[in-house]
Amino acid sequence: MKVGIKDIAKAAGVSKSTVSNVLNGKSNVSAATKERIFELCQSYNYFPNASGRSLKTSQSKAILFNFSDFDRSFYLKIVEGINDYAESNGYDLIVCTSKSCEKYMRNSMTDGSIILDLRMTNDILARVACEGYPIVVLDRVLDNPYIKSIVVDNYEPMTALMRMLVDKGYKSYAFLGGPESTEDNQERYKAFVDVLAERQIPFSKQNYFSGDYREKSGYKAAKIIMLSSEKPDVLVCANDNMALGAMRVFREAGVRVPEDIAVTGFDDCELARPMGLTTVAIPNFERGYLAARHLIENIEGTTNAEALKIKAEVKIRKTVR
Amino acid sequence: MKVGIKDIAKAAGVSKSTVSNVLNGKSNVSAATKERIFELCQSYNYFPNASGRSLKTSQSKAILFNFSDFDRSFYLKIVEGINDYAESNGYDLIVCTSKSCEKYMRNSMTDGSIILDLRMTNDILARVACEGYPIVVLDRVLDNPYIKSIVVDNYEPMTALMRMLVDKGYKSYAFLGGPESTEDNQERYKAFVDVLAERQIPFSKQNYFSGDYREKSGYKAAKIIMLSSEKPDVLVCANDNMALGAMRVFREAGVRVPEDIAVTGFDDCELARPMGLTTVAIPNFERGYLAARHLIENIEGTTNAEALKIKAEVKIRKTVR
DNA sequence: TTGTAAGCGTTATCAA
DNA sequence: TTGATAACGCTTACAA
Repeated sequence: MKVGIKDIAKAAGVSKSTVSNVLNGKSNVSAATKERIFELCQSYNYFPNASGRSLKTSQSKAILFNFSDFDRSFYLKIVEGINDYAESNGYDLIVCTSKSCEKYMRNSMTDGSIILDLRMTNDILARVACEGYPIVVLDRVLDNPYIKSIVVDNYEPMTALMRMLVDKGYKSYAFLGGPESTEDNQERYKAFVDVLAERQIPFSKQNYFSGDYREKSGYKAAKIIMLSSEKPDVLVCANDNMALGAMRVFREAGVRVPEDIAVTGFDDCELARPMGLTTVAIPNFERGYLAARHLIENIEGTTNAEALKIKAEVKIRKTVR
Repeated sequence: MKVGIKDIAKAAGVSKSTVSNVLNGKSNVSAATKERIFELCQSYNYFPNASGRSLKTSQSKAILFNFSDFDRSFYLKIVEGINDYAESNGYDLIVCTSKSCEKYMRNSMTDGSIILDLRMTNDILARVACEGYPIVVLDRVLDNPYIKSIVVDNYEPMTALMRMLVDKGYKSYAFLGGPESTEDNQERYKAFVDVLAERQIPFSKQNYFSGDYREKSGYKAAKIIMLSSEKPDVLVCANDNMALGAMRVFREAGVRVPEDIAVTGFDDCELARPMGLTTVAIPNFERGYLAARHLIENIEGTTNAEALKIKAEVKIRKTVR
């Protein structure tokens, strides 16, 4: 049978309040009863019920991280960063992959959330946040006084990467984009276009290919590139997965990288270094850590909703000469 | 202000029970009130409190997955498999990375758990399970009528891998082991030793190196191997991470793989295929899926605690000739 | 079809 | 130092 606080109280011959006080480390209990109660909890295998507790206290000492993109395994680094900060600050981390994690946000099941999944729409977030529930969003900027945005600066490193390519003398460029609605992709593409314009290198929309950030969509796009009469010198991809997909096509077709075509990515995923892919490294552990820090600060009283931009760094490897 | 069921009730001019009935899809409410209540919930931005609910009903329609090994990013595939089954069966998935996730197991915050983290000791699990809380453990076998174990069959594929190596004519073998307390490592090593004995190939304990499953420990072990006067023909590693660490040493030292030394791993992690590592593929998505299925079946009434062994498959790639 | 009232397991307030 | 009691937000008999 389930044992509750009242069973312990009865066994110890004291009231529920006393047991509660002991369990919560209050100082107004005699050493004798304190010890007796601890022993009873042990032998009864008693464990306080978190629902009951948070129903009463409206807090949980837990934060939530919401994501569902299993395609990008380097996201695990974000979880690690969040976990690191949370654990050392006395918060549990709960990761929720469901569409419907709204129910873990409200209800004081968690004290705040870090949101990555785009299925959590801005509307839902605004609705939850306006009740005073702290939220940090990653990879998008929300103009909401209750929600803190942490985004990666895509534009600056992509500009640096592109300038480097132009300086190396590459003349013709193709771009393999991700989902066009994402801010990430827009910024990366804008930097691409801007540098070409700045250096007066022509670019035709024919050399824009669109994917969905998955490896397969890079594979498909590269197949199409292979069909065209003249291949570009460089294929600039909006992320690593697609770049790796494209490289697979080139390898299969005997097209050498970087001799016949150079390839770049974005993310610095796990495979990027071993594959020698030139890319932009996003510090995932660090942004997880930072997200947790800001969230917990906001939970504990601060109010800071200023958007934060994280720097990323170009990694030059073997896929460009 | 926080709005609760009684606020909706008051606004609608009905009782809490009626609102509750509407929200839970009971059929005993008139269409008119039903609609009115739905509208009010919307406009009041009302969301039922899960703590209150599960306190009353002692169930949550959620399962928990507990792990904390961020070093093995292919574990994410397990999460994906669990999520897949859970989601299509109406359960939420909560992943908890804390030492202390016991509190999410008891309390009807979740209806059952899948446990991977070794910090969750057998004792704790037994204590929780004996209260009728369904548990599935991965990677260890517990002899407990309430706990279902799902493990990978390490012995059989490692035997196959070893026989293949012997058949190829390799003569001298070294083994790079993981933490010696883990069942995984023991089984893999036993298969290694057994095949050598079976084929009458001598093996000296001098060629056993011990690591901790991390890349770095493979790197260190290989450094030591490099110092010895005669290198083995093959380095059999208890997992991929260590094999990759060792390969890094060999590459840096100009030792060719597989010409000068062959290397094998275990896991088929993300890097294994692109690096051409010969290894054993563990079907992670599938075991996550299976774990979720058994767990949810047990939650919903079945009682099945028979240990389950999952097959793994040898993948021959370029790191052996 | 709707309402009343009890209770889930805690903690907080206040009085003893 | 301890205890009685109310309250947190919800569900569920049962009564109306």
